[in-house]
Amino acid sequence: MARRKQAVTIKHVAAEAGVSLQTVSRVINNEASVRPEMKVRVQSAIDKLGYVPSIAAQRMSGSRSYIILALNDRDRTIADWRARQGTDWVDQMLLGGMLSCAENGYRLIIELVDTHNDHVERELAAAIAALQPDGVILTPPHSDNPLITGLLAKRQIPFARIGSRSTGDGIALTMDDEGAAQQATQHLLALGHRSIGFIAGPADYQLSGWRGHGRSRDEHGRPACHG
Amino acid sequence: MARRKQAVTIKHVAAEAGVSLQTVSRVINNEASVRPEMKVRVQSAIDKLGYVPSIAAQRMSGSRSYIILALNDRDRTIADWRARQGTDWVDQMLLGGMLSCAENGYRLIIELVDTHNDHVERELAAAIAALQPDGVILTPPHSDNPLITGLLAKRQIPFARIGSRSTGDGIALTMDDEGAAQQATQHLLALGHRSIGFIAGPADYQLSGWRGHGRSRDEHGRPACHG
DNA sequence: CTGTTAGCGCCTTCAC
DNA sequence: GTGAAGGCGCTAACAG
Repeated sequence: MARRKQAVTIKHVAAEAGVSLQTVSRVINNEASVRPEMKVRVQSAIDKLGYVPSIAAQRMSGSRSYIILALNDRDRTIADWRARQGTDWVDQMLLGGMLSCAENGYRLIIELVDTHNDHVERELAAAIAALQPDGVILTPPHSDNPLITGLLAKRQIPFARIGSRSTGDGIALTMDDEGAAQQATQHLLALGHRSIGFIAGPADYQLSGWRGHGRSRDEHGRPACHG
Repeated sequence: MARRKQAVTIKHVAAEAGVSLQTVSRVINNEASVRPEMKVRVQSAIDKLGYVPSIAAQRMSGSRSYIILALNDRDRTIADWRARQGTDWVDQMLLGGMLSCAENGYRLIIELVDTHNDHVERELAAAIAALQPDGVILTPPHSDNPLITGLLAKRQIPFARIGSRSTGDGIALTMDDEGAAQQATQHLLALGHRSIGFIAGPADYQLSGWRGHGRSRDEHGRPACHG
């Protein structure tokens, strides 16, 4: 199997438009300092060639990875899957988060993690090292796992905690509706557009209790989302 | 937000083990030509430092991306999500595929695509250019879309067609059980470990009809999976 | 505002 | 069997 290279690269676009790689890059990243006419010229070249930047390359050059990591409890996920009753996690959160990501040019990658295992940190660290996500989303029972939130905080990776009310690092939001994940993702995206984490998990932990309160607010009377 | 670099790289491992980067790389990729003792030394250095290769970097240097792309029908997915009845796609296929991927060090990324739209090709091409997946998995109604299979075949990207019996490029397999996706993924992985594609979609197309046949075989009397 | 230079982390090709 | 050099595609510094 031949080594697969990118079909059309930024280089081709630059040649086609008769500008430097940098200018193309600037257009891609929608930077201000580009003359409108240049922008148009480059853009048309991009369209003509059907160019799409490689996220791997983008990430390699120190830019964003355009990847959001979502952590989900493994055992539970597998059990649900076997029982074919996994109407839980995916439909409520992952899909919502996925849609938000897609709308923003991001990709959501779901990672299954063993909670009741002291490997959690290692697993998380490995996933982060491999994927280098711009953000992470946590779901129960990971949302309040200090080992996880601590690691994320230390690495300065933006993350959201779904189904958690406790204050602390990261954005905490209760699942007051099916839009929670979407909300979470967008918050992360809005934050710094970098390192967003998402740990998705079954909603029958602390979460379930709050659910009875319906669309209630948090203890401060504000919508269920703390900064 | 500071430019995020990889914490521990192959370079650190090499230094720690007192060998060249190359040797470390060889150990990572499990290549034969490495003396057992060297292998052990390097491996322990890897463990000690908690090193995990960056898939972005791996992909950049012409290696695998360790990413499998799964295509799913967008509208349908969103509709299901809104109606909260999406017990369909994820639990049956995606989760299975996800598990298989995880077991093999791969990641499954789900991409929502508009089927009844002539943008399909563009969308697929864009996703491929951005992600550069090692393989793709197609699900109804994409499994038999010639625009999709054609593009994949032309680019020589291995792919599986779930819920499709028609012969042609790629691996076709019917969903004779909840293990279909898992099966599909493993086939792709087994293939050439490169470019695996997966287009997941609701199971109410041609698929539904076959389902009545239960775990039946295909018209050739073989298990429901053609090469 | 635009072009040039350097380098990200890793793997491939070629020497030793 | 191992090391050294080169480059993948892209962007972040610096010039001009």
